[in-house]
Amino acid sequence: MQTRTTPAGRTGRPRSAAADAAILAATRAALVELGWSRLTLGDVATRAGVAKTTLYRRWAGKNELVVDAVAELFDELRLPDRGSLAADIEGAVLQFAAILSRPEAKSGLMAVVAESTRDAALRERIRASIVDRQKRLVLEGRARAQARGELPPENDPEEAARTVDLIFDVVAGAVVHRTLVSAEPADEEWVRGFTRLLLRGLVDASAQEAQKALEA
Amino acid sequence: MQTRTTPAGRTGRPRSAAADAAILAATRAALVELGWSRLTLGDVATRAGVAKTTLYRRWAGKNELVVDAVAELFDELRLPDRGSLAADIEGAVLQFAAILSRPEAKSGLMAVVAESTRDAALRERIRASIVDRQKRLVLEGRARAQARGELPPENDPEEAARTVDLIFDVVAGAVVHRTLVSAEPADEEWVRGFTRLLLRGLVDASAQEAQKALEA
DNA sequence: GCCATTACGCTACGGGTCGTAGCGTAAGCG
DNA sequence: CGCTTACGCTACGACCCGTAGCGTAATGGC
Repeated sequence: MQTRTTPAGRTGRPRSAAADAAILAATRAALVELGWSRLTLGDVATRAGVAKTTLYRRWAGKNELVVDAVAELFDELRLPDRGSLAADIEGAVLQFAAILSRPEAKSGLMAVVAESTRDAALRERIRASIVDRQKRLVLEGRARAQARGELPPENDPEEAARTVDLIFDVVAGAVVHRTLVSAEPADEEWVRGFTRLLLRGLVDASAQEAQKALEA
Repeated sequence: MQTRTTPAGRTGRPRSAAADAAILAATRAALVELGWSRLTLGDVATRAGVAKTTLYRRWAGKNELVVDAVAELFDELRLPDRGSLAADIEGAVLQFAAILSRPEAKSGLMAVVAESTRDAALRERIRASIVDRQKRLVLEGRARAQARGELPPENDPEEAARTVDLIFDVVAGAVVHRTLVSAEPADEEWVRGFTRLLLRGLVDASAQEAQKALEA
């Protein structure tokens, strides 16, 4: 999220930072009420109390505007140390799920991702302002787990990068799919099951389930 | 995919099945060339050699049309028995990835999913024509693995259903995220790594990696 | 204070898409 | 041959798009 205030060493009237905030908030409100397809820039401008031309002076179009509006939702994403890899994963996933449960995130994020398949610049914008911040959590969690001895240190840095990418796609993809496609909440129970599967794998997790059932 | 020919016991001129096929094909072609947002129903009608009004007589709007057009891409989805759970998973994931690698699937599918967050009927349509067919593969694969003894039989049917849903979200979500968000191909190498993670889990998979590195 | 510069609000516009209505024609069934 | 339904075509008001033009507001430099 780049600051939009006028860069130093420039003459002329500075851009209103308040207008930016109002526009992005109005965009999220419009996403909630109308969804992606019915959202119009004219409507957003009216909601924000801003002229339509001001919108076009700052953003190239609907896609870029929505990316920035949704990106702000991910500002709160943190990774508090919960003591174990499993707890860290559960915490991060629950935070991600909480953001994704908001209607403005659901309708906005997926729509721009869909558009980004035909627009490399848009894809890069999404990566920089949203995706990379999520991926950083994976890196942080991995480092902590290695420090705790829960995961072995990486030998091949290239292989390690591939693994991080893989885990990221699995975690983020699973939460998104659960929330948007299956349209069911990624609540604590689900997250526990997911974390167990991620850590121990399908075979071991199933065996554990069978074991529990036998004991009962 | 429901047949759109006139149901038996009806009078009047029957709907042209050829027109349906032409319209859906034209929709996919338009998705490839224009993407979701720039796709217009008027353009699709022209491409299909059909009047615009005919389109509106059959589909309520852009969303429903694209769902049906994309759904046809999933007709080829099968699960040949490859002898082991790992091989079955790899085969199914590679098929799914091949479909998702098409531009018409990328831009179309995610867009309608985004729209479905605000439209329960559309979500149900997607579920019936696309999602359920994928989920059936998970059920089939699980049954085979149990028959082979690779997975324990399920005791609690409710728990089993939850597990199937979980695995489905993980598999489909990971492939979608890899293909659309990370914008990199889910090729054989990636699928192998993913399958290992899914089966053995993060801890075991990492230990194996470290082991391999030590041996080398 | 005055000027250059940039941002803002407002209005107006051509162009495109939407979704529908109306009407004549085509293709089935009894 | 009639009845019924689908189709093609045209036309339409409504909406949204993205931009141009102009007067005004808010800065910094002199």
